Amino acid sequence: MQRTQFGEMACSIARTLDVIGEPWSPLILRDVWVGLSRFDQIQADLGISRKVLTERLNHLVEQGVLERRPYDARPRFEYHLTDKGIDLVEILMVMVRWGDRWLAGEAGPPVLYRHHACGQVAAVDPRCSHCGEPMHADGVDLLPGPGSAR
Amino acid sequence: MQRTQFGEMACSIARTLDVIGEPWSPLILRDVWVGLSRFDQIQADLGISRKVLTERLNHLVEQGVLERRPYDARPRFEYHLTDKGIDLVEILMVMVRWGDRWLAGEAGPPVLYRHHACGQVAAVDPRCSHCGEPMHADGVDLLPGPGSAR
DNA sequence: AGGCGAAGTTCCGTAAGGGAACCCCAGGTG
DNA sequence: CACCTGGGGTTCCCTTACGGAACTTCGCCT
Repeated sequence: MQRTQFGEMACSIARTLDVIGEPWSPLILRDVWVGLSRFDQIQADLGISRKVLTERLNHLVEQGVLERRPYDARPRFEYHLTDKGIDLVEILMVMVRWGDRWLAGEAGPPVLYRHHACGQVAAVDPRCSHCGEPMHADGVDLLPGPGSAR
Repeated sequence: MQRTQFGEMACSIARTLDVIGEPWSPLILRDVWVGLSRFDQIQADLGISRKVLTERLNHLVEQGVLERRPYDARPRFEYHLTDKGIDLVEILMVMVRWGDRWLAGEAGPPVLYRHHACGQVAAVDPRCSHCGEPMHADGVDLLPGPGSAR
């Protein structure tokens, strides 16, 4: 599709989309996150075409968010999140929060998240890394940063 | 492409992707967020094809994250975030945080965010809505929720 | 020796993206 | 009044990517 590459833009959103923006990628990461680590498990869970799953897994491994770990003498692999990938899950959790809030409807959220640290079922709450207060769309100003020239 | 619809899955990530998962959609929302609200502004900024921009804007309006606001006697429109859309920006901010951390490289982040409440340049920090401690991928257990049956 | 199972790979038909040209229409200009 | 202009799309064609199913590979198991 000669799909435009976003990575060249001086924008961290665009660059992030170059890593996980293709169709299925976030769902593949979700599966790996919750413990589905093998090709056929993920394929069966998502109903994704095997060809596309191969492409996505390769890309995610290349980008360093997944690692391929052999689990047999034969060439059999499990996929696991790297540190870079574990950090990505925060994006998924914020997506969950939004979907739970705006799309779950009467039935309520399909999955609940219990926070180890406090033992409570909770959602993720984006806060300012400096003052700890909630940080929302209309609560920030944008300034050019050091990497703005390119 | 008879592309698979994710929305039927009992998963808030999949449902969220049905709203903003198509190529370009997050970047369109970013543009609207930072104040580019007219068709030609967005088209020029992103270099997106006019056809796809039309489709994406229609979809985002249908999904209730953008609203079309006339600004002239002629049929001229500005696009603005609804409350549902303002809430979505938190997803973008977490993407920015990840991109800044893992993809910005030597040059540093292209854009800085100053938090109104405290006046400091800061990033968004995902915390537990219950106890306020950081909430990371390996710090949560998943439980079936009320909307799990479908 | 034959079968199996995981992980890909190949092939084809269809649908989505890219790009450029075209259309519509209300105001402004001469 | 005729014409131009500029925003916001729409249409057309071409290329590419997805979906689905069949096929391949290669060790292990019996």
